[in-house]
Amino acid sequence: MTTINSLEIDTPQGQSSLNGHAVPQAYCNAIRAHCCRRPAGSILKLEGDTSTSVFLLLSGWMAINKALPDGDKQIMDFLLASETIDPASADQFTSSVEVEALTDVSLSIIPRDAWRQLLATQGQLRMDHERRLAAARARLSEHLLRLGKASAEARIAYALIELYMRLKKNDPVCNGETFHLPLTQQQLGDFTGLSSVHVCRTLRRLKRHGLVETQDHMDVVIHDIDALAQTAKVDIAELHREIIPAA
Amino acid sequence: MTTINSLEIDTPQGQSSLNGHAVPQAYCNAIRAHCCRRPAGSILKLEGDTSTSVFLLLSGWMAINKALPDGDKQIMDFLLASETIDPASADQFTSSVEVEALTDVSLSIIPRDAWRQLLATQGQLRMDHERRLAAARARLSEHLLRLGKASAEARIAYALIELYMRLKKNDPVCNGETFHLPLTQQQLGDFTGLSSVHVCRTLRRLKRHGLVETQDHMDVVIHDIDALAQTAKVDIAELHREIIPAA
DNA sequence: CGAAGGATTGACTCGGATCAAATATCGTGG
DNA sequence: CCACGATATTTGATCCGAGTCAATCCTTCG
Repeated sequence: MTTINSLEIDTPQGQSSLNGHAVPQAYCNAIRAHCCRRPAGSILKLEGDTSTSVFLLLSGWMAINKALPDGDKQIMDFLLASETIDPASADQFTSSVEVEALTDVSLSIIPRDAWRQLLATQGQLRMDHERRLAAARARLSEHLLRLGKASAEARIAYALIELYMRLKKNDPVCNGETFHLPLTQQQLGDFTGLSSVHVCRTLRRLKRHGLVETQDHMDVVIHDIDALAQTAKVDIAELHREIIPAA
Repeated sequence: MTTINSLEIDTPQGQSSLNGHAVPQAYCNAIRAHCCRRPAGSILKLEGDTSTSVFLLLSGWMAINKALPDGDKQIMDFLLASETIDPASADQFTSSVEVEALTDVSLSIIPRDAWRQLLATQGQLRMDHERRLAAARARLSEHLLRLGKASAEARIAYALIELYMRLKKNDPVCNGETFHLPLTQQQLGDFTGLSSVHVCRTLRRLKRHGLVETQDHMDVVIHDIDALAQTAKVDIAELHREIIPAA
C-alpha cells in the first residue's frame, strides 16, 4: 500500500480509500497524476484567471476568496481535506474567485474534462460529488444569512461551530474538546465580515461568558456547545444534516 | 404549436424551445407533466421540509429565502423565468431554504429522480444546467461579498444591476431603460441585508445623484449605468461573464 | 537581542437600525 | 365613483454596534 498524504492508495485490488470510501482506480490515477504541494500563502488561482481545472484538496486548509475593486477581501468559504472546488463562473472558463493556501497544502489539480469524465462514468463518485455540492451551497447560504442578519457574536459563534463540525465530520460535537484553526483573527474577520479588532473583542466576550476559549494561535476550546449554538442561532442536529455530506 | 406560458412547445418535430434553445421531447414532457401555477405569496417549500423535487420556473418571480430562528428573513437569491432551484441540502432530502412566489407564477415541479435521468441522458441539457449552477454560485458569491464588505449604497446598486442584467440576459445593458422589479422596499432590504427604511433613503440618495430613479412600485429607470456600476463596485462586462450563462 | 506580525485594549466616530409619524397608493365594497 | 382600510413609502429623531485609529503587549524567529 502506498500513501499520498491523507489519501491511501491500495493498488493491488484496484481500489483505494479516501475518507473511508472505496475509490475506483481511475479516480485514484487522476488524483495521482495531478498531485502537487504548495506552501502556506500561495495563491493557486486569481479572480478573473482562466480556469480549466478542479481543485481537490488532500491535506491542509485553503480559502476561497473574493475581493472588491478597492481591495477589501472576503473569505467566501474554506476548503478542508477531501473537499473540491471548481472556481469557474457562468462562462465555464473564468475563475470567479481566488483560491489561496492557508497552510502548506497538498492537492490534486485535475483538468475539468478529466474530472467530468470521471463523474460521468463513476456513479458513486457522482453521488458523492452532488452531496458535496449541496453541502457547499448550504454552507454558503448559512454564511450569507448571518452576514445579512446576524450580530458579530452570532457570526463568530457560527463560524466556530461550522468549522468544528466540518473537522469532526460524522462524529458528534461535544463540550470540552479542542481543535485548531489555522487562521489569524484578521482572517476570521475576513470570513465573518468583521474587523480583526472586533473579532478579538467578540472572542473575549465569548470567553468571559464561558462559551469557548481560544489559546495560542487559535486553539479553540469548546466549553458550552449548547450556549454557543444558541448564540450562533443554529440547531446542531439540523446544521449537521444540512452541511455535512453523509459518509 | 402549443404554448405553456413562456415555454413554447413544438410537438410535431419532437423539439421545442425554451429561452431560444432547442429542447428535447423528453424534457418537454417532464415539464408538462409537472406543470402548475401558484399565486403571489405562496410558499412552495418550507425550510426543513422534505424535498424530492426540483423547481423549474416558467414565468414570474420567486425568492429563495432563509430565516434565523428568531424570524429574521434573508432573501438568498431570486429565481427568474427559465431558472431552476433544487432546495436540497447535504442529506439530499431536506430543504435548506424556503421557496416563495413573489408574483403569480407558473412552474414545473419535477421529481429529482426524473430530473437526474434527464440530465444523465441529455448532454446539452446537462451542459446548460452546469452553466446555470455556476452562474448561481457566482451570484451568491457576489452577493455574499457585498453583505460582508460593501456599504448600503453599493449593495443596492449591485442588486439593481444584477437584476437588470439577468432580465436582459444577453442584451447589453444601457442608459435610459426602464425595468420593473416586483419587489417592495422591504423585500429589497431582505435581499441586501438592510432595513426597509434604509433602502428608501439609499434609493433617494441614488436618485439625487442622478444614477437611477424608481417610480410607482419599483419601476426602475437607469440614468447613469456607469456611475451605478462604480457605486456597486462591479465591472459590467466581467459581471456579465460571471453570472449570465451563455445562450 | 531586535524585528515583525499578531493580539489586546481604549477612545472616538459613524453608518445604519429602530421608533414614530406622516403621506401616498391600492384594492374593495358600497 | 368615492370612501375606507390596508399596505408601502417617506422623513425625522435618536441610539447603538461595529469600524477606525492608535498605543501597548505578546510571541516567535532570525
